[in-house]
Amino acid sequence: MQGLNDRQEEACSYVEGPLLILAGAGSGKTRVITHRIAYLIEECNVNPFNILAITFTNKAAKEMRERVDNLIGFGAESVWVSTFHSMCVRILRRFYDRLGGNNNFSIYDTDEQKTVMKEVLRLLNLDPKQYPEKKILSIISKAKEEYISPDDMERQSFGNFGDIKIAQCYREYQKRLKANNALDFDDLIFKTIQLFERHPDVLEMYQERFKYIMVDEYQDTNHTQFILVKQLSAKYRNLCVVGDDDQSIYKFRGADISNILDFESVFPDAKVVRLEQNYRSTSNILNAANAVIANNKGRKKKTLWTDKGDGEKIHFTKYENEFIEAQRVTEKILEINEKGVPLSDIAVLYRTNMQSRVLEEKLILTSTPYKIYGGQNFYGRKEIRDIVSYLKAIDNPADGSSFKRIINVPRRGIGDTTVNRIWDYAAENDMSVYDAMLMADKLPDIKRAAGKIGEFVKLMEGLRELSREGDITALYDEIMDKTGYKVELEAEGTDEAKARLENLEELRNKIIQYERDAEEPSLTELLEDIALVADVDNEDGLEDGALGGNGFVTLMTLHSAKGLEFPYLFIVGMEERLFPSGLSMDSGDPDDLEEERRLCYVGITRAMKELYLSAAASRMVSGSRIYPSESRFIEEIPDELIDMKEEFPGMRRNAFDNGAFGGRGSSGGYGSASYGGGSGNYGSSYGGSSYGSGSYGSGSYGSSSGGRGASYGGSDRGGSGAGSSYGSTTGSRSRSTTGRSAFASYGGTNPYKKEAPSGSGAFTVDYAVGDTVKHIKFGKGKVTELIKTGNEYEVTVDFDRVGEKKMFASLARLKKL
DNA sequence: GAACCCATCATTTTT
DNA sequence: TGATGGGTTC
Repeated sequence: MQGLNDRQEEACSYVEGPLLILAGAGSGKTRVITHRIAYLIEECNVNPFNILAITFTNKAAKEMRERVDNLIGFGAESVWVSTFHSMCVRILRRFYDRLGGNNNFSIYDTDEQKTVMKEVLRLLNLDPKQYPEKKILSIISKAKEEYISPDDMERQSFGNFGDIKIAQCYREYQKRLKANNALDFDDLIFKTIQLFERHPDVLEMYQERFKYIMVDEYQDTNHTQFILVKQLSAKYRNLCVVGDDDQSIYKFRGADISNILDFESVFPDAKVVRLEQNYRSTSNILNAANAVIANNKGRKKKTLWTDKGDGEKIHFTKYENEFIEAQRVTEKILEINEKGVPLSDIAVLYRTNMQSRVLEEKLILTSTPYKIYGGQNFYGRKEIRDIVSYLKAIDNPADGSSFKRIINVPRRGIGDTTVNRIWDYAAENDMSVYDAMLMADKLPDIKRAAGKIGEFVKLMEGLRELSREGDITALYDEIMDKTGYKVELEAEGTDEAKARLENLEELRNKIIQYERDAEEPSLTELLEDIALVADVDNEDGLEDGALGGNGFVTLMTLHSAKGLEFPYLFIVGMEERLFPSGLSMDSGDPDDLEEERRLCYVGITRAMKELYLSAAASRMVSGSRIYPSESRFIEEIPDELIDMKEEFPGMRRNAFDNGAFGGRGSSGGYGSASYGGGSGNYGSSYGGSSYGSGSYGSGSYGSSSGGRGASYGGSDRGGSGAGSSYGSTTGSRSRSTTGRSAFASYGGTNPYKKEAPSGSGAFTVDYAVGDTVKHIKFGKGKVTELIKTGNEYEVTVDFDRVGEKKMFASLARLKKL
C-alpha cells in the first residue's frame, strides 16, 4: 500500500469485524476507502462481488466508482458502489411484491408528495391553513426516518387531537401512495427495512452477498439507514464506517450524530482508527479550525495536524455593510486572480442563499465569471417536470400525481372541478385515477367533460402503445408532438419559451445518452435515474480551471461546500444571528449551536492556502436593516492566527492603506457614529473621496433616498479596471463549460433570465431605443438612449411616473413590454 | 383561465 | 426587501 501513512494503512488492513474510521477533514478519506477495497480484493482474496460501498450522494458514488475502477481494474465492476437510495430501489424492484407492492413503483419527489398530501387533506376535510401540507409531510418524513409507522404514531399521540389527525394523514397518505403505485424517498429505506424484517430469507440473501460493507459519511446517516446497515452486517459483522462527527451538519434533514458517536457502544468490539493528518490546509487554517471546534462538547476528540508550514494568517475584515463587503471581496478576488491564480481556485461561501445576491451584483459589475451552486436543478424546471410526468404516467398508469400534472397541460379544457370529481371517485372506490378516467362517461356530474377526458385517455393509450416498442426517444418525440406541447411553446415565441424548448432539447439529449449507455434501457430505469440523480449539471463545473482556463469563482452555501476544497476561500457574513443562525441560537437546544459550529469548522477546513473571513456592521435582513455584532466563531479563533481589520467609510482610505487599525474588540468607536439613529440612512455618510459618487446610489438597490439621481453614475474602481481586463477572456469561455449551464445560476428566481451569463461578460438587452419597458420600481417608461460600454449597456429611460433615469441595464432588469 | 392584488413569510438540502 | 401563494375579479 504505497503512499499511505501509518494510520491510513492501519485502517485499510483491518478487515474483519466492525471498524470506525474517524476521518478528519482533508485526511485522505476517500483514498482510504478505495485502498481498503483494493486490499480486500488483492490481499484478502475477497470476491469483489461481496463488497458494498455506500455513499450519500450520486456524485460521491460516481467518484468512488471511478477511483475503485482505476485502482483495481479487473473485477472492480462487481463491487457495489451505490447510494442508500439507489441500493434500496434495486432491492425493492426485485422484492417489493413480497410486501404486497408492485415492483414497478414510481418514486415521488417533494412536489408529487405535496400533490398527494393535498388530496389527503381534502379527503379528510382538514383545513390546509391549520395543517399545511409541507409541515405535515415533514413530520411524516421525520417519523419515517425514525421507522415509525402510522399505527406507532397514533399510539404515541396519547389522545392528543392534533397528533391523531397527523397520524391519520400519515395513514391516508400511505394509502394514496399505494394507490398511485408510488413510494417517496423515505419509503425506499423504510420499506427495505420492513422487507428484511418480514422476510428473513431475503435479508439473508443480501447478507451473503454483502460480506464486507463500507459506509461513507457515516455522520450523515439517519436512524433508518443505521438500522439498514445493522441488518445487512448482522451476519458477518464486517462493517466499516467512515465519517467525522465534527462535520455532521445535516441534523435538519434527519442525520443522527449519535450513530457515529455511539458506534462503539453498539459494536463493543469495534476498532477505532483516527485519521488526523491533514493534507489540505496550512497549519494556521488548521489550528483555527481546531480551536473553533474545540468549543463543542459532544464530540470525539480529534486534533488535525499538518506538516505544511504556517502559511498566511487568516484575514478577518469587518465592513460597513453588505454592499461594501461584496465590493471588497470582489476586488480582492480580482487582485488574487491578477497574480495568476485561476478563478476556479477561489470560492465564496455563505450561510444563506440570499447572501449570494449582492455578491452576484458586484461580480456582474466587474465582469467576473462566477457560478452559483445550489438552487433549482434541471429536473426541477416546469417544462422538464411536465414531460417527465407524461413519461411517468405512461410508465405507471396508477401514478395519479403525474396525471394530475399533465391532464390539462397543454390546455385541453379539463378544469379543477372535473379533476377533483375523478380523483374523489377514485379515492372513494379505492381505484386508480386512470381507471376512473376510463369510465369517465359513467361518473356522476362529469357528462360535459367526459368527451375531453375520453380524448385524453385515447392520447395516453396511443403513447403507451408506442412505449411498448421500447424506443424512448421516439416516445419523447411523440409526446412533444401529439400533446401539442411543442407547438404551444413555439407559438409563444418569447425568450422564455425558447429557453424552455432548449431545455427540452437537453432532456431529449439525456434520453438519447441514456439509451446509448444503458445495458438494458427501459423507461422505468430512465425515470428512476431521473428521480434519484437530482442534478446532472454540476459535475464538470469546478474543474474548469484545472484545464488551464481561468474558470469562474464558485459561490455556494457552507453546506454545499462540504467535501470540496479551494486554495483561496472567502467566508462572508460572519455575524451573530446570521452565522450562527438566529434560529439555532433561539431553539433552546444547545446542539443546534454546536451544529453551526461544526458548519464553521467545515467552512474553515475547505481552505487550502488563504482564508478571508468578513462581516458587515450593518445588513439588510427581511426588509429591515440590522446591526449585527461579529460572529462568536471569530472570537474563538486565537489571536495569533488571525489578522483583524475594520474598514469603515470615513476612515476608509486609512484602513485600506495602513492595514490594521484597532486590535480585536475595538469595534466600538468606528462606524457607530456614522449610523445616526440606526435609520438605515447610511447613504449620506460616505460616497466620499475615494469612491465614485453614485456607486451605491438609489436606482440600483432601490433605496429610495433620491438625491443621487442616476445610479452608478461614477465609474467604479473595480468595475472599470477589471471589466476591460476580463472581458475578452471570459467571453470566449462561457460556452465551453457545459453549453446551457453557461448561465450564471440555476438558483435565484428566474432560471431563464437573460442577464448575466456567467463567464461571458457580454450582457445583452432585448429592447431598443423607442421601446416601452417596465422597471420593477419605477414602472413603465420609454427607452430614450442605449449606449454600449464595454460589456454593459447604459440605458436611459423616461419613466411615466418619475421621469428620466439613467441606469446600467444589467442591474435595472428592465422588461420589454 | 388569466391577470392582478394582498398577505405572508422569509436557514441549511440530498435522495 | 422580495418572492410566493392564495384569493378575487374580469
